[in-house]
Formats: sequence, C-alpha cells, structure tokens
Amino acid sequence: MPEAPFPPPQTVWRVALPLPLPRLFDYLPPAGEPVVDDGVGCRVRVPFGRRELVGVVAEVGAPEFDGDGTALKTAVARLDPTPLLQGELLDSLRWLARYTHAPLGEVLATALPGPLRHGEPLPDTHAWAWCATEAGAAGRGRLRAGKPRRLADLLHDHGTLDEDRLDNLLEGWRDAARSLAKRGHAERVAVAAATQVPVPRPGPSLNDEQQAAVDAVLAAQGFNALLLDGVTGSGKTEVYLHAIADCLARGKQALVLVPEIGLTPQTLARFRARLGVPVHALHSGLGDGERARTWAAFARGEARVAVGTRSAVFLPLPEPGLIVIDEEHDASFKQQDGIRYHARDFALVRAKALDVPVLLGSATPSLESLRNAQAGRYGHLRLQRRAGQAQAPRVRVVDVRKRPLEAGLSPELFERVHAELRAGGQVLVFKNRRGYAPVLLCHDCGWSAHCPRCSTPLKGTPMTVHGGGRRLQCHHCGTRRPAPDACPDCGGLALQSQGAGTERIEESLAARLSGFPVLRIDRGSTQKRDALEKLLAEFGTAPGVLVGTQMLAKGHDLPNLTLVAVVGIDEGLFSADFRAPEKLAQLLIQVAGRAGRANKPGEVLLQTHHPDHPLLHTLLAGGYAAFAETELAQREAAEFPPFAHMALIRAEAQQVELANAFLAVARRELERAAAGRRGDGNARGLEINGPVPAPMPRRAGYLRAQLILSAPERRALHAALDAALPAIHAAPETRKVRWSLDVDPADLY
DNA sequence: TAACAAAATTGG
DNA sequence: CAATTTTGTTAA
Repeated sequence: MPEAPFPPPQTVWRVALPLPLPRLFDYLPPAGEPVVDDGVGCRVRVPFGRRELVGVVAEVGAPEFDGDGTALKTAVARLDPTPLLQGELLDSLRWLARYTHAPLGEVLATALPGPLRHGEPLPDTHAWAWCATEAGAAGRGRLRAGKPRRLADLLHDHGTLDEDRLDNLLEGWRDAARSLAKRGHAERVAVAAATQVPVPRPGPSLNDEQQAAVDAVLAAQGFNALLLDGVTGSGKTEVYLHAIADCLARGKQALVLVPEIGLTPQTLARFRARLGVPVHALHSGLGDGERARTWAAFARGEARVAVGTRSAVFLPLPEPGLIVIDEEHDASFKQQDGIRYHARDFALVRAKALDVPVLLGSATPSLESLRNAQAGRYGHLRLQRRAGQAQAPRVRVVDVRKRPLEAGLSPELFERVHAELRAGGQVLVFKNRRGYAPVLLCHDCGWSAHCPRCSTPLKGTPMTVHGGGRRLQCHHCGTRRPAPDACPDCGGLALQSQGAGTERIEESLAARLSGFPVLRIDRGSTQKRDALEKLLAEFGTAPGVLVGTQMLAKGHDLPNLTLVAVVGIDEGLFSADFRAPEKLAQLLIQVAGRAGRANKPGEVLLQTHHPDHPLLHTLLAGGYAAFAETELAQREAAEFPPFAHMALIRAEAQQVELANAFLAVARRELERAAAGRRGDGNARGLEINGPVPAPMPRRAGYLRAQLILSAPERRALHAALDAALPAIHAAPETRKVRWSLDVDPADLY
C-alpha cells in the first residue's frame, strides 16, 4: 500500500448538500483557510461529481469518508465569513431533519431563500437616502419652481433624507429625484437601516376576555404555548396586536404565521397601521431578491415583525419575543411535497428552543391542539363573546331529499336567496367544488368522461366539466381537452353535465336573479393576488350574490353579507378520510362566521340530503366545542391522531408490482426493526398497514401505493424508521420507484 | 438531484 | 446501424 504523501487530515468540513442522500460529504478546506476555525453554519462551494454545489458545513472534524485511498476533494470556496445558519435556527433545522427523516442538506435548502441557497452573498439591507451634491447646492437657486426645486429645497434644509421620509414629505419625489440626479444635482446614498423605535397607535379597547388573554401572554415567562380559542368575530387579531406591541416595546422580534389565503392587504394594513414599525410580509408572490433581503434583515436583527405564510417559519430570530400562528388549524401550514413539514408544529419547536411564548389562534382549533390544551400542555384561552354588537348567525338545515334540484340548488334555497336580495342583503353561496360540473355523463349508455392519465380499468377519475360545458379538465393532473359533442361509446347526443360546480351555480343563479349581480370567486376566476380584492371592491355592498369555494371562507370584510347558503356538504359527511369530519366542521363554522353584521344577525342555510347526520346535529346543538369533544372520543376509540402517531410511505412507479415490491421491502425492514427493539419498550405497538393502493391509484400516468404506519408513541415510530431507513435506502427495489415518507400526514387519502 | 454511461428501442 | 430514448449509477 503506497504511503500517503501527507499525514491524513485531522479536520475536514463535513458538508450538507441539497441532495436526497442521507449523509454528509467530507471536503478539505481550501488552502489558506483556517481549518480549526469553527466553520459550522457557513456555506461552501464544493466540487461534486463534475459539477459544483453550494452546501452548508454541518460539522467540523475528522473525516468519516473512507474513499479506499482516494484523496478527499478540496472545497472551492468558503462563502460566508461568519455562519449564515447558527444557534437556535440551525439546531431546530437539525431537529426537523431528524423528525422528517430527511437529509439535512435538503432541509437547509428548503429553509433558505433561493438566492442564499444558490450561494449569493447575504444581501444588503441598508435603506436608501438622497442628498444634494456640491453642484446641486450651488445650482439650487437657479431652478424654476416645481417638484425638482421643492426636492432640492428639502435636501438643502434636511441634509440627507431617507426614501421613507421623502414618501411623506413630497408626493412624486421620485421623478424629481431622477431629474436632479440627471443634472448631477443629487445622488442616492446607502444609509444604515434605521433603528426602529416602535410608535404604536392605539386600537379599540379590549373587553375583559381579550384583556385576560393578553395578560396571559404577557405573563408568560419564556416558552409557553397558548391556545387562543375564540369564536369568529371575537377579536383574536386585537389580542395578537397587543401581545406583539408588548413584544416590540421590549425590543424583541415577533413572527406571525398566517394561512395562504389569510395574508390579505387588509390584514397587512391593519398590522402596519397599529404597530408603528415596518411589517415584513412573506408570501408566495414575493420575488427571490425581496425574500432574501427580508431574511437578511431578520438575521441582522434589523427587522422586527414578519407576517408570513408557511415558509416564514424559517426566518432567523436573533432577538425573539413572540410567535403567533393565526388559524392554527389551517391545512396550508403543512407542506405537501418535498420536505413535508408542518409550520405550526415546527413553530412550536422553535418557540421552545427560543424560550418564547407561542400563541395559537383559531375559532375552530385542530383536534391536536385541543388535545394538547386538555392535557395541560397548552394554556387554553377562550374568547366566547363576539366583539361589538355582532350576534351569532341562525343556522337552518334545508332538507333536499326528493326536492327537484337545479344546479344542485333547491327551490327553497332560490326563494330564500331572492328574498334576501329584495330585502337589500348580500348572499354567499358556498360550494366546495369549482368548475362547471363534476362529471360528464351519457344519458343513453352511461359512459362518463374520465381522465386518461389518472384512470385504470378498475378505478376512474372523472374529469370536471369547465367553460360552461365546452371543456373537460382533470383536477388531479391538469389535463385539459375539449368536451365531446357526442358520446365516444355509443355516439348518442344525450351528454349531460351531472352535479354542479361553482361555474354552473353562477350560471343558474344569474339566469334566475336578473337584476342582481352574481360574482363567482374561485381559483379559476382570480388568478392574481389582488384580483380578488378588485372584484370584491367592485361588488361593493349593494345587493348581490357571491358564489365561491374555500377562498371565501375567511378573511375579506363583507359587512353587508346577511345570508350564507352552503351546498354540497354531503360528500364531506361520508368521506373515508379520518380528518374529513374535522375539516367539514371547521369549514361550516368558518363559512357561517361570514354571515351577520352589527344590527342584523345573519342566517346560514345548510342544504343536505342528510339532515339527521350526527355531525350536523352535534355541531348545531353544541357548536364546535361539542363537535370536537365527540370527535376526539371517536379518534381515541379508533386510535387515530392525536391519540396515535402516523407516518405514510408512498411509492409510485410505472408498474404497480414495482411500487408494491418496494413497499413490501419497506414493511419487512420496519417489522424487523420493530422486532429488534421489542423489549426495550421503544417499539411498543407499531402497526403497519399495507401496501395498499393509494386512494388516487393512478395519477399522471404513475401507479401509486402506500404503507401506513401508526403507533401510540412517537418514539416507537421514529425508532423503527431510524432503524429501517438505511436498509430501505440500500434495497435494490428502492431504485425502481419514486417514493416519499410523510411523518404526520395531513390526509391518508 | 443532475450528469453521464449503458442499455434498449426506434427508424430508414 | 446509427440515432434517439430510457434506465441505471454515482457523487466525498
């Protein structure tokens, strides 16, 4: 064996790379790099195969890679002089990688904004200001009266002026500044980000329930999880605002997580108006550069408040004070692809590590959170009174058995809607299905339109009728095609649209309610972010009908909405998913919360074929609390979350056998792992179900199957996965499928 | 994951 | 038989 020219390196960078490989990669630091220095958390550019990747140093130490005598490669460059990721955030992300059983590199890549992920330097966060040049000071007197002259005067009087201040001082200053700059009279200079002294503006005074909730948050010393369980309209946001204001007054940062559809301009405006510091918004519509700047501003401790969707949970918080999760039950907090993290749960982990209070607000808390409150792990704060004079709406069940339906609407419903409009009210018709109709059916032979890519001989996925009956679309894979004029099977012309989506309801209402505007709001009608705002502004407060899906269930102030009609809930009553009742109850309560105003209680109509369904009974008689109690008892009896913990292994392949073979291997390895650990108490009661065909067994040409794991204790689940995953990764069957592991899956179906 | 190589399939 | 597509392997 040849003698190595140098003694083997003692210290290398062990780098987490953005790859689906569950291991670190060892590199020699570049020449001249102080090796012993703690580079953990710094990004490095490294050669990888014949390309280069950006990774994060996860460990500094002895190499673990033994390349059979081949030398380690040398990193190209260190990209951060000081760690980009450090302290609590890095620790929490390591926890997330372990919890999701995902490679650290992929977790870090998910957590970092695009530019940082790709090795861009941490962007500048300084503010811009303007000042006069020497030429400008000399030439000011010769300027004619006008905007440029006014700006020159302002710069003369104040010296250097922030762009923020200019916004307040002179309207249209940007054009003036451009013209001064062109003549060399003024220039734009970078100034340090302003130290932000909060100047909060007072809001409405709190009622005693709200005050008690605020007091509880302020009294929290260090980590404390508080469930703010407040009925619609009870003023949860006021509680957040007071708690955040206190946090700012103590010089700390606050993070607010909101659901994807909750980040409306109104919400932001309200936060901005009240808190008196810049409020940073983080949502999917934000550009990469802006995202990275916000991240940097938080990392440097300059920014104070962020309001953002799911991914905002990855912001660094060097001076943490409070985390708020609004609508904590909302499903959009769970990422459904890539790293399948739950932003609410991760926020809890971060709050604990940061030792700050975390406030979870909802009118319809998740059963998980309610259970945590019952078990004493969370404080339980209740807001049971609606703020102001607003009253809870009356709820009426409309039995439509044997009634003639048009576009899924009963005559009684049409009549009530019409009456409400004549009385000057606004109506919301809620249907959780977009498009024209769910199915296109041949009345002669029974043929119906199915998606060619998602259907099998055994199970068909119907295509949805769109465009008033002219187009077919598959909601699962996006395939579109024109609707046939004649039945492809029998040639008959008796094709009918079965059922009703929002489009068809809109059409039907518009035809029957001439004289009143009918506006449809769903993902099809509002592509852009502010399109919805515009449409609603146009709709105004005059009598009219809104037809919509989920999107209309919350947010958006509709003060003149007095009647809400909910149709098509029957599918939800009998869904196979164990979370379907919870989702339906939450939806009904949220939608019902839209009805009513200060001087007139609203009314809610529930149109159903199952007026005696226990869910509706419980919900109507005892509200969400009663429903939750019943449902929790059922979950406990059935050993479902939150009384058990689940994980899902999904596989898809061109042939079912391949997916099943992989899952069989996974099952075998998991069973072996559980058997090996039986006795030390860690593997108690691991249950494995499957392989079973996935509920959407064929999707976009791939065949899908899954394995459902469940255990009464988290540690049993994780212990088995930890023990089995290396073997699963290594098995030859694994390479023939696309697979994913989802810990705490949102839905099994 | 992405680059590349090897193997399989296609077309003239 | 070469060109093209699919499948498999590898990374420090």
